[in-house]
Amino acid sequence: MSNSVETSSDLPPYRYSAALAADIEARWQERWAAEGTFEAPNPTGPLARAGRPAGDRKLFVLDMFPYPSGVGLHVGHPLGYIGTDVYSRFQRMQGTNVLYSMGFDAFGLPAEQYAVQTGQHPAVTTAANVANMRRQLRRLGLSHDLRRSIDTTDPDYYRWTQWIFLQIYNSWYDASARRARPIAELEAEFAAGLRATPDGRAWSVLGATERHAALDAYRLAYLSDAPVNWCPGLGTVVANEEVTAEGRSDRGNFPVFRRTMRQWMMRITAYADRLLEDLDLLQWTDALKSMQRNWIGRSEGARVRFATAAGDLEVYTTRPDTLFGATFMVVAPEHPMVAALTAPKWPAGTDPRWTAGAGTPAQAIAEYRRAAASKSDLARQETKDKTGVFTGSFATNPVNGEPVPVFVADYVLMGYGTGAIMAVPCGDQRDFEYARAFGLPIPAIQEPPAEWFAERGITSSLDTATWPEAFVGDGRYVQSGMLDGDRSIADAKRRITDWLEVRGRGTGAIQYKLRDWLFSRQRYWGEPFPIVYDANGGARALPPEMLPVLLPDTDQFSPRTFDPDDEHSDPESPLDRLDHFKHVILDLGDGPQPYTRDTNVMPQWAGSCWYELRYCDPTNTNSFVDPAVERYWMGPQPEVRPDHPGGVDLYVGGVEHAVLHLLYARFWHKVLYDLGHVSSKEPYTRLFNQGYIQAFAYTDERGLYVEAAEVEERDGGFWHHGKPVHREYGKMGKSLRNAVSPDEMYDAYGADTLRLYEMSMGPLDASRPWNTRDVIGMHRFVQRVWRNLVDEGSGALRIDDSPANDETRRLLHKTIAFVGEEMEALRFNTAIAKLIEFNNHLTGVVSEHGSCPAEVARTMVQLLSPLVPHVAEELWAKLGHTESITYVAWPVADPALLVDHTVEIPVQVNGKVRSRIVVPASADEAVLEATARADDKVVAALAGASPRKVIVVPGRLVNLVV
RNA sequence: GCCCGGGUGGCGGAAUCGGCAGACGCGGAGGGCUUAAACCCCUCUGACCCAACGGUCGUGCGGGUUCGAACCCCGCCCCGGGCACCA
Repeated sequence: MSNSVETSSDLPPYRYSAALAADIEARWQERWAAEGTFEAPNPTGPLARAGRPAGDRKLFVLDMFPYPSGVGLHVGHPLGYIGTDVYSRFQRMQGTNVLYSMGFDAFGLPAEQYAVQTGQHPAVTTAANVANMRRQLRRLGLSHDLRRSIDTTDPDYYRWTQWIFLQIYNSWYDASARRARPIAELEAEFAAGLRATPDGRAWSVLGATERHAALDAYRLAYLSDAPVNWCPGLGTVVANEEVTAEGRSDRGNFPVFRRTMRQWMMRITAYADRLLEDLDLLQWTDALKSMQRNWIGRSEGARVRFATAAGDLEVYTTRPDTLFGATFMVVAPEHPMVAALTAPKWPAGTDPRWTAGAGTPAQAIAEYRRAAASKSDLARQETKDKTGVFTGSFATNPVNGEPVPVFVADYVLMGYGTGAIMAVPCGDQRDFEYARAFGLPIPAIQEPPAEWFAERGITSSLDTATWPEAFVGDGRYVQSGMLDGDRSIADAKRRITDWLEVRGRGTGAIQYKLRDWLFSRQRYWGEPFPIVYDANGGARALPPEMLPVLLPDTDQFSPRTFDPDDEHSDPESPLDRLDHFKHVILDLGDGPQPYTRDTNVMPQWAGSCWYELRYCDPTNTNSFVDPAVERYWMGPQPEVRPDHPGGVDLYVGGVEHAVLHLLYARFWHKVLYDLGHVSSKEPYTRLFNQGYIQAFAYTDERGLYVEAAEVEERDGGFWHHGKPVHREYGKMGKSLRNAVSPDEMYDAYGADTLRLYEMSMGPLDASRPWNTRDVIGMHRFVQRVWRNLVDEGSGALRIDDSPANDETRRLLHKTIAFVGEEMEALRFNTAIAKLIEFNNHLTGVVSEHGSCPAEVARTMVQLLSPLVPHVAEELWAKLGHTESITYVAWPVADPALLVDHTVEIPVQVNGKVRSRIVVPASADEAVLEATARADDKVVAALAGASPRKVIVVPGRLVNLVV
């Protein structure tokens, strides 16, 4: 650290240096831990504290908890943590009981893969990583309640993850009541005949298996065949992002097959409308809400049935008004009707482009489906060329009776709508391209406006052969039967939908893009499912008293692998092999019987779907959270905060979780709410996305990243070991080799300086570049504060009991008011700027008088303490206080000192500032105008002209318009 | 392609109910302290013109509204993030 002050040898003995900071920080961290300073009392239970009751004012501040990685932290990680810590400390000084802790989302793939490579048990590496990260977080001075720290891999934690799974499994969604209810109530409705069974027979005549199936069809957690990327060579299912464009696995380069597999699913789609509507309750940014809305993807349209020889083919469309332009249909390769639609031979006169050169439709389709199955979702989506084959079958367009050919093409996805579309090539660009490629007719059904043709340099025409692309927009309907002449899409949609409904060919429908959540993994390092199967293969939920289902110990963490080309192999997860785990004899209420355990594990999302609730009551062994404790921290508080719907008061984390984690957690929370286990409708009331710390990264001529710390800048270029390198810019991290360790910052400046620098760099929600060179500025600031209060030679305080002068007091009270406002709004950068300004003023005062007024010193230390807690504690103690500054009341600004007697007002002539006048703060418009017009510079600027208009904004400006 | 952000000095950023553009920090220049240096303290630091007073320009680009626009409107460009053959 060439620019560190540590290189100088003859510093004053009590200068605030990195060494002094290290000493101060270590001492206060020890004392905080020893005294349990940050332990927030619960209203009841073991975490209640006799001497410190849980008051009415509570605040739950939550960070997105980290995955305990083996490489530890870099300075980009704690940005959000420092922000929440500053806010929590600020709130404690307002007399608020703050729940603030940190846990670890420790199940997941990296630990498992590390275990596979090294043979070390994930539990061992996880424990070591957690310990290391706890140490690093403590070094930052974060004010966590350590009693509440949780680890998702702890059986005392995942016991309750399993318990919540059972709650979901044992529930169904009552669409008319719009809420989840216990499955027993559904069974009662069936039994009482209030609800029809699937085939209409009486409940009493159904066998056990039939009853089981009827209930399973309603459960919020259910088993279903779901499409997955199966990689026999790895023996596991892989994510889209792990599949290359060639349809092979990232690791090992094995073939990956798209196929369906029996998987646990969560019926999150049942909650689509509530997840959408309740966004209105939340104090989230509009950007974030819109991401969730787009993901849920509600659309209004119609389901339309096209008759075929194989039965009705149903499509979903958002534009039923375009039905007259539908000239062909496309079904996804996985569509269940593909086989039935496949004609025995090509109809006479089939266009050769439709057959892919195959002798029969069956051959063409089999080949096409095989090719589609070997492509990843990603590859299917990236392909620009339109591919597909004709089934040999035709459907009948219900509005005009025209026969339309049915194709199989992979640009239609099984996962959305019905997996089949009606293609309207004149109004949809994808359909347009497909029609062009396959020589299908493209009749115009809406007349584009004249500008549309003008912009494309063609003459107006309804002959689509002259069109370069599909027309998407509003236009008068043509060649559309009953719609001809209509101009309103909304009106046309309504008319067509009514027409279809009357004739039984379709219905208005609401569709969501949101799909059910694939919830099982064939892996080792996750929560086992609390489910067993009886001799008939029927799933049975374990009773809560049998929880936790412990993850069994083993030293074989890899799944069984297969011949890489054996598409029809089936995964054998690590738990599958453990007979003592898999085969059990249990008494589930009907005597001891043999069962087989489910050998899937839950996804990493599971543990993070409810962790905020466990922070509330981490030691509870009777329930996942005590209801009274839950109500205190999470419930609405109509008396205290009428507009607050309950939930975590402030949740801070990266925008990468804007959709999945936040949606899954909201879903679980809503189920728990419906079942009466939690008291708020939403888990995270206010959400704040912190930005990323970015940094320069450098690539050599081969395009590989080199260690950024070793790069030097000279001669207008960048050099690494004498070779030129290219500068890039990106998120700080290991992959770009541009990470800066917090340890370097502690050594050079201390934790308080690092905290201050990260908070001063810019707004918390903005990404910003790391610049080590700039850190010194915040170190100098702390140093100046220290020097204003402490003699650097003797270490003695340099304060006095004289009152501060009027100017200093006014400035101090303005600073109090401003800093308080900015902290409340998480604008720490501007709060720090104001504190620096005040301290710069104070430097002048101290150099004039030789000491600082004690009253000013005390307040300054209080204002600084959330940001730089260690040095603030040290100064507070030096000022004679024995208690920690943590709960000392935040200073209150005197309103009388916030208003100035006189103000300086700019005077504009024709909108340009020509002068400034000093007037009493209370000056009215007449006084302002008169003063302005009497000003020499203004007179000069007017040059004898008389203003024809005068704008006076009291307190702001005067503008004379000539 | 769609959606969401964002473009302000050499750098990070202030200032948005439409009212003094550039707070604060870094970097740079000059001065003080010192035998000397470091540290520290003070002053200056958007560009251009001017000896100076002062003036002109200036918040990605082009228009517009307004007494007045970084901020509002229209049309573009660029950067970041997210989503995507979504029917």
